[in-house]
Amino acid sequence: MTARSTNTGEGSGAQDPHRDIPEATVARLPVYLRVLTSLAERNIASCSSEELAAAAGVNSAKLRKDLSYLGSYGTRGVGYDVDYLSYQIAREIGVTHDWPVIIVGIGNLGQALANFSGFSSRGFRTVALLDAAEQMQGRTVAGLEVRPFADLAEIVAAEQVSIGVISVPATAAQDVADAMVEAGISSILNFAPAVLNVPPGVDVRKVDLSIELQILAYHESRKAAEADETVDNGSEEGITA
Amino acid sequence: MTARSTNTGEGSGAQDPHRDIPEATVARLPVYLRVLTSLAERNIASCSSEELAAAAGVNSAKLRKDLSYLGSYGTRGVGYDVDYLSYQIAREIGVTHDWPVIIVGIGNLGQALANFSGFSSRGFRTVALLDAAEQMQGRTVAGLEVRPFADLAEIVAAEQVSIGVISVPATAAQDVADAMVEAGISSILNFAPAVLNVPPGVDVRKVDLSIELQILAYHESRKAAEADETVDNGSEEGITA
DNA sequence: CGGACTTTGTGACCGCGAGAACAAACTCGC
DNA sequence: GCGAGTTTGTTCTCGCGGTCACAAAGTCCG
Repeated sequence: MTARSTNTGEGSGAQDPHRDIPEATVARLPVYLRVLTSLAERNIASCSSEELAAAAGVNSAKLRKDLSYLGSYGTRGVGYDVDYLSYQIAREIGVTHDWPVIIVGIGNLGQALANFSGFSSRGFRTVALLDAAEQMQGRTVAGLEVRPFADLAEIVAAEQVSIGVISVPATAAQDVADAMVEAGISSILNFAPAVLNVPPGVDVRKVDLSIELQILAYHESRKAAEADETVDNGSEEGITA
Repeated sequence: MTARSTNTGEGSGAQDPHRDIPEATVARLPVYLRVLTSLAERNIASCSSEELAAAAGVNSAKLRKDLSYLGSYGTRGVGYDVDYLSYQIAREIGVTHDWPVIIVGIGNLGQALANFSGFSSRGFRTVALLDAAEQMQGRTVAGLEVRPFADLAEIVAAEQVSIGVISVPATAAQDVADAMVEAGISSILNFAPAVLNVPPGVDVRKVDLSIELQILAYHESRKAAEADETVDNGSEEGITA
């Protein structure tokens, strides 16, 4: 409802806190940011919504509407300035400064995450790796020493950590989440195949590999079934070559 | 994605519900299946929609509606039979038989995926690991020999693979996807931070770690800003929480 | 300097999905 | 056999999100 538009004065001090950016838009902003970064690396100074949209894999109207939630940062008849728009998106997401992150559970996946460059780049800095298993402690992964899980609260307080990553087995996930919340973490990225229960005010996002595969399997099954039917009765909603 | 239009099945009604299960429901079915499996392991024979919904972290009405797309597999006044419902969901998703899967890109993440038990359990079998780097080839990861990327087409044909996992750097992702499609793969799970372009009929799901973190960062920023405002002027919007 | 062209920003419309409420149907106790 | 209690399956409504189409606003060229 354009409650935010109200055309406040622009200028650098415009805090105008863009109160409500739709979740769907928030999920796409990082994609736009990545595309813009890629363009900047190729020394492309400006681009149109059409080009951006194609590179991001979305509809151009959707992209323009998404960007319009941040403000009017384009120039009609010209397009968007790559650097300027990059900065505006980064500022809106909050990745102009670094976020300290801890990873709990340094198994195969945890080690991969610790080493993942995309994690440390773009505004995130892994400050600690934790694991409950004694044989992991003291080992060095991705240049960081693995510390005991019991140090969680201390580290979170010392480093002002607000984002935690869970890559422990499913059975331990809820306990880890509880401890994280207790320690003051308010955003959790959960790789364990378990449903986490957290108090209001804490955000949880889950990445579940086997669920993703099962969704693909469902569509594969349907494709196969459809192909069978097509073979059976010849022509039904065909490809219309 | 892949909007399957032209809903022709209007008459059959209750029977043959295979036609159109909403995407949002499809994404939740694996969660229900996991909960049901957990219940079965604890020798619980039946449960109500309320219990299931609580364990899955969803609304009970939503759960019942989701299940109703599969058919009427519950008993009013009683609930759902755990084993029966498990089988029905598994059948609908298509994980009653195993799906062969290949993983391309055996770096840190690829190795973690190959070792991930949740991958191999529940209807998926990793049949091959591929990597273009020569120093990887011949090595054994998770009990499988790493084979050259050039063998892709041969393996896909021999093993009837229809699902492929991409865990290569972003710059190589599109080439790998193209080769996969060429080889006959029609479902791709992409871990590379890149937008994939595939022909219609091919499903792509992406798992992007840095995007997930950025979404969390956005919400963290907003929480911080809100807290600041609350400190500043004490009472603005009636959040009152 | 003005008109044609380009591209953004947004209003209108539509379909999907979430949630509440209720009728249907099954079991259990007497 | 029947009524009470329970739980499913479904209907209705509402809001979010996606797409189209167009006016606004800028550039460029003659």
